Amino acid sequence: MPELPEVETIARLLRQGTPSQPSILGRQILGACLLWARSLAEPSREEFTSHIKGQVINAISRRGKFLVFRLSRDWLLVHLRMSGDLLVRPTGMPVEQHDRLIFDLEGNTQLVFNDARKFGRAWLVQKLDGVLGNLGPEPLDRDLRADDFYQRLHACRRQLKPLLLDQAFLAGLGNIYVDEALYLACLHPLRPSNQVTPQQAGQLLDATRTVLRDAITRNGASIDWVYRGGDFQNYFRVYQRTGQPCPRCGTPIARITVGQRGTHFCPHCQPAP
DNA sequence: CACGAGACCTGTTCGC
DNA sequence: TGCGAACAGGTCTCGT
Repeated sequence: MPELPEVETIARLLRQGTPSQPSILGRQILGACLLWARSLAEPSREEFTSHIKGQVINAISRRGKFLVFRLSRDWLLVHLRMSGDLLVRPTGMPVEQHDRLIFDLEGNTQLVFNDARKFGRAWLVQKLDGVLGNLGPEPLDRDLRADDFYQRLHACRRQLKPLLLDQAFLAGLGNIYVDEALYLACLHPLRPSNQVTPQQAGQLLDATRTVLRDAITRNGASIDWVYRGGDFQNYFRVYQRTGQPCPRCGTPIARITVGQRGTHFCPHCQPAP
């Protein structure tokens, strides 16, 4: 599920609460229950449960696709990978099918990490660098300038699609938003990154930001049974629109496989390299 | 260095 | 209706 806009939306909901669910900001963690051992990356189960007890959730933010919880002493990091979600529930509700990690908070509230495919992970660390240190820049960060972006594209010669999916190149993009950004920028997913002109690099950065901002405004994209809440899926231009007309020129959207990921593009607007 | 395949997992959808 | 195959928002590791 979650790419940058969905993780951003979840962070905001946890911070602000919703009409039906309270904010968890400022609450103390009374204890944690790990239901699937591999959902915890580090430290050990014993250290985790003993260290987290009593800490207060002082801030909630996002870095790339990671949720970042500033606790009294440590950092709690959560990566939702393909099917993870974070839910707030009243204490005493039955454990649900794919619950992997449950935090009991003060005020009869639980924070629940639910993850059908078990790919998601949580970390409790004292320093962020070990987990987040290899992430590239945030695409929405204004400090990332078009000429920097151009330089980064020309620092290697990789196909644009796998490069934009590489979290060390840019943090937060996933399969949906890479396809959508390349479409908006009229760039073919297989184009070598060092063949992009300065103008195209600027267009790609602008397109990426436009797609991400639109998706955040719509609370992200909900697909199938996994993530609910957003409606950006109704505004996809190419993703999962194979065979349907390109919104710009009417040419049927094509689907190829790149790095084992389904890749959608307009063969007319995004000419082959 | 760049790319592809396989692994980690479960659930849904599609074709026969 | 049943059943196997293909596919799914991500990332890591290994081999070439």
